[in-house]
Amino acid sequence: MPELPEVETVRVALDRAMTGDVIGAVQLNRTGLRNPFAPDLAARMAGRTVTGVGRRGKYILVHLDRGDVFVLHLGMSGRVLLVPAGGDHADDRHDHIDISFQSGLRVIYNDARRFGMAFMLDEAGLKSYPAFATMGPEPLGNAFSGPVLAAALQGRKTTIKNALMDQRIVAGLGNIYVCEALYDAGISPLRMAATIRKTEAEALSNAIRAVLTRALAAGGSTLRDYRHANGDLGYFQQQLKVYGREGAPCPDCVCTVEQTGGIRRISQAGRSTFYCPQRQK
DNA sequence: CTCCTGTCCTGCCGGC
DNA sequence: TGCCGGCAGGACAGGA
Repeated sequence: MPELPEVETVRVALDRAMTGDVIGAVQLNRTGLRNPFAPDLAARMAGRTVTGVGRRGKYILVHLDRGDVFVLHLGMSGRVLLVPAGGDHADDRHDHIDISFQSGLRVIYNDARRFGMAFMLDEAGLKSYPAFATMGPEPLGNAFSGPVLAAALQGRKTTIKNALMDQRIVAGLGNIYVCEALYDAGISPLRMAATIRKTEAEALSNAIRAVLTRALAAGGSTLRDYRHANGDLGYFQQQLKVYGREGAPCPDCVCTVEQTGGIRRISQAGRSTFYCPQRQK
């Protein structure tokens, strides 16, 4: 799925396109995604004005009038297509939600694997929804820092890789940016989280911010199944240093492929981890 | 509690 | 070329 930079890119596009517009009809093309749609989902959205589009972690929050929030999570393969008034759109079998606005804008949620989520919450529900109630700080916000990260890692009986994938430690990271941040910080993904020293947590928090900021500037990274809300591809994947580069030379250190076999790929918690065993200790 | 494994679903890529 | 196994950026349930 899209991680924080990709989700943020979609959020910005949606905010620009939808804010101030009024939802007309909402067409649901199936009974649900990861979870069944609430029976009143479409009816509850119709006629509402979008007051702004926010984000928490990897969740997009479409704020509506009267305090309701339409929550959208892109899962692994979710895309949002914006079809301007009068624009064409060829139907796709994976178009699951089709929102028409009074302006003529259409916002289509397309998700081949259907791991995404779409549901409504009110203000109270937003606070109590489990994923939000336990979610860690936004890595690009003021609440995130080396000391905050160090504290969150204390007592964790898992590897730093798995800890950073945990949205309760820090919000918005996924497999790609965890691998990249650990590489930039020179920390092995195999290290136990609780052994990360303060100086390392500082370096790691800085690396997380830096890589997310660079990806955001590039408009979000893209693998084969992600597109921007506006249909443009992102290019940050060309800047990835370790993710998906098994066997390639480590770009930032003097080790050679002959010595180390290049960037290594291992499996942690059922997911691929890419790292340089020479540079990351 | 915390941690780990398996699972949801389709598409795509590489190997044979 | 065609088929098939493996793998994919996430989240969560359920079991240890």
